[in-house]
Amino acid sequence: MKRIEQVLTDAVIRAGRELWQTDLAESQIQLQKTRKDFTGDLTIVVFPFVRFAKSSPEKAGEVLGEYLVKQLDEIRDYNVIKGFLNLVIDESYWQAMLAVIAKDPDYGISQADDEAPLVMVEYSSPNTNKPLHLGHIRNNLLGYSISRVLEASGKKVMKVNLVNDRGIHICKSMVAWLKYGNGETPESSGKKGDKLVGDYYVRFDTEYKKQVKGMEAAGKPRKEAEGKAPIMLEAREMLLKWEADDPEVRALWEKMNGWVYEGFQKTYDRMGVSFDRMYYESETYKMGRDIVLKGLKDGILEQEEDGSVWADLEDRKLDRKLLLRSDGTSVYMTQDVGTAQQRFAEFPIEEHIYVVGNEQNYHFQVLSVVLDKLGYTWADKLYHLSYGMVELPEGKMKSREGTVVDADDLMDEMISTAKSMSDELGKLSEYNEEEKQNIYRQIGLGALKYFILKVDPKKNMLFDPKESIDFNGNTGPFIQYTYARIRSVLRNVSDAEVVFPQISLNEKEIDVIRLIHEFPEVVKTAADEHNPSVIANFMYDVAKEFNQFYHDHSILNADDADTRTFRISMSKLIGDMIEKGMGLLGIEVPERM
RNA sequence: GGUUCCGUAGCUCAGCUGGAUAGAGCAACAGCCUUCUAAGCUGUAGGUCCCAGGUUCGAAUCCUGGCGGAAUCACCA
Repeated sequence: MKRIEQVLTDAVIRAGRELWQTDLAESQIQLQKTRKDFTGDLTIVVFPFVRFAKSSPEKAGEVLGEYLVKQLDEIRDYNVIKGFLNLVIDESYWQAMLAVIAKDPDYGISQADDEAPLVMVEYSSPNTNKPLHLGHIRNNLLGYSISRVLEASGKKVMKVNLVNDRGIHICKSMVAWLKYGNGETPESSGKKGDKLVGDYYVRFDTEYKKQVKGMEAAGKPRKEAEGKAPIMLEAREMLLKWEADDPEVRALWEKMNGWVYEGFQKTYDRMGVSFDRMYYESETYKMGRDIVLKGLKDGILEQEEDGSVWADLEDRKLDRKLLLRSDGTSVYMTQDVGTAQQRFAEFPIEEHIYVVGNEQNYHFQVLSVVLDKLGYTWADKLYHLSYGMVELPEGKMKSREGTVVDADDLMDEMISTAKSMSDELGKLSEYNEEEKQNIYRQIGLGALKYFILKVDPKKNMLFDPKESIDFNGNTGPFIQYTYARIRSVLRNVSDAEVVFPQISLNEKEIDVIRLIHEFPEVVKTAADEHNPSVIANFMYDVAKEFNQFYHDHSILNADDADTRTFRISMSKLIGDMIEKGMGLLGIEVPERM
């Protein structure tokens, strides 16, 4: 069935020819939703037509409105206010559309077929020396959600995680554990693996500072103290041994990373995110070197006297960028060049999305340019999904000041808040303990996820730990609650067949139906813009609108049987849509709450 | 200093591919539960859309210049 927007656009183009002898381009036809305080469903902006119509906007609107009402069964009425032509859509269109939607369980969602293009989404990409925190939560939720959204727009999606499992930071945890750990393990201490390793990272830092201070007190200049503190020398030595494949160091490294992965996995599982493939920097950090050397040979890159290799990007309004150190080793950029090349060679990737914070905007800008210079035609297929920081009222999170909001703790807190609110309301008495726990979890995480995802990714956002995340108003639980209400109504009807009898629709019903109609467009916009917040804000509108309808009109006690059937079907559709939409955000919806 | 991003109600955020009188939630105040779940609904109050120019029939939206904030500009990752 053709969407009304398309029908109208086509008709206006015909009108342009017949009324004004003008060929209108689709882009000249501005269709928008009619504002609430005016009569109508869709509005055409007439101003662009006045020069063809050679009449006032009002006159042109009248002429066009009359034409459309006469030509299209879908348009019942029109009114013109200033240069705006407001069109009232005939109920027959809504009825027919609902009938089509009712038969399509995938409404709004496009399934990928074999031909569908592949999108690779890299996200999370944690370091293995510290537990996950609030910043990672935003990354993980965005990465997971955008993957779901892209799938829903008909793409094949591969979610990947590139774990930073090597480097001096890991060695610091290892040194501290050897020195002060007394063989402590997650089992012996009861600590989550990532937390345990993180604790030793902190311990290293404390010892290091102590040593630097001591050396400064003994008269050493600060720089020297920082560079020569014994514990730091140990960490550097450990890194060298690691690179030399020292078996003892490697064994310890594997053991401690193993603890971290176990801990991370628990956090990922709880958060509800997953990956199709893991990459590890220990396996990729040398990649890209050959590519760079070839670029050098081809005269695209240049070499300094000390042997270091550089890309000169000044013609692209960027700096010179180092690609190989003077000792011939790779840097971060080199590795990303290498991994990208490997991935594009291995998979038919149409787009590669990197979900990484905006502090790396420059890095990804350079990455694309370097790849382009090196002649890779897919260089423009990289997309940096750059997101802003999560700030606390006092500014950035700082581990030194203990203001880091731990991911596990935050989830715990959200769930326990959900529990106390639920228990107070006491609506879950029919459920056993396990079922209750599951609902607390759904609500607590729903609140957290929605809170994060409703904000435009590129903006910095504020999180105030003192004012816990809301459960009322524009929140996840509000939307979940709307769903639970719908399910509650539907539990009262046994014959769940979704049909739409011909009834005369009231205003609230039309408001709700319009949103049902909009859903596929919203999913498409979110996918095109790589922006889950589009879905989040839409789901809120849907819940808000449905709640108004629910408040004003009884579903089960409607005036007549047809109206009752219609409203039950409409509620079912809205419930399904909420479930799908929230699913795209990675948020579950409870049957009761 | 260069580059990028942000600046909308007391607070948190929508709206930004130019369109009508700029919208929600929270907080405040006033109402609505013998009727499908009140985590809901209704109302009141709250605005120099950072400032100044420009483009346009029309600017929160586009352009230029300021101001304020953030990020970044390593032989770190």
